[in-house]
Amino acid sequence: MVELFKSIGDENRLRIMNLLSQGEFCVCEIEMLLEMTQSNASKHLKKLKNVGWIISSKEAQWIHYRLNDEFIKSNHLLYDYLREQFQKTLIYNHDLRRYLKYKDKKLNCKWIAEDKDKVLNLIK
Amino acid sequence: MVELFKSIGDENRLRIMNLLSQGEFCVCEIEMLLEMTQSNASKHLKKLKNVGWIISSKEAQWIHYRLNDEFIKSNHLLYDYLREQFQKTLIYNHDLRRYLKYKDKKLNCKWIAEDKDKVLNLIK
DNA sequence: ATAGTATATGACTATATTGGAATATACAAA
DNA sequence: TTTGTATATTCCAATATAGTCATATACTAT
Repeated sequence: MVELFKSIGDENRLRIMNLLSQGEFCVCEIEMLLEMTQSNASKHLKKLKNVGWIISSKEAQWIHYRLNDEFIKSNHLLYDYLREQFQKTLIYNHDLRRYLKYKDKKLNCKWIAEDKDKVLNLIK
Repeated sequence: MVELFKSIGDENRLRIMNLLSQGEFCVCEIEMLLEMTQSNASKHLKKLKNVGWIISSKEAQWIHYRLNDEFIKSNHLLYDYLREQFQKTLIYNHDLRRYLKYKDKKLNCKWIAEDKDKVLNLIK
């Protein structure tokens, strides 16, 4: 239980959890959307994965992360609490708004690879 | 939210929360039941209080801590999750068993002050 | 095979957290 | 007022954590 709470006792990991509540993301998307360095994003994802919150799958050279449904099921009260708080809190709403723009404009990993800053400006 | 999760991302503070889910305790009781040093118990209580989980009241030279009902109400999903996990986990059950012995034998702060080790042996 | 790209890891620094021992404070009782 | 007791706080050492930069790994495409 301690490790579980530690895993979400960090703003960056909470922001990642908030994104992943919307679906599947590859590392470069998280990196860009949350404006984190690549290694930092990777490390936080690793921590969430170690605890069991999320799982990953490979597609070509990209690694996609998503919530671990089984884990969510067996910790649904906590997850529901998280969702409730995300909805109430500015920064998480802000992150989701960015993500929606990203989706609406049909942007994707390849665009990020080509020109990350441009993509970021398009959704800011 | 980060501070809230940090506050329960510690085994000792979780054990305190588990005890306080049963009622009101003074510091010396927590100290004895969880076999913590006095300063450590005091520090952990302070952290839980700062976040809002618990409140305190003075009675003579003793300070009693208990859950903050308002806070629990506005974070009930999280609290329910905690209760659920406490019930499932050995150490928290163990702590409660000790506390029940303590209560059944009508022990109290004054006995602890008189001979802490003796009280501890009575409930072990 | 080589070059390029996505992600993970390691080395390092800065900062935070925990815990113990000693001390301070607040109160009680004589 | 002095002494004793309950709790809080301060100082310190040990450990943990988060972040950055550089490098390694795994995969792709040529």
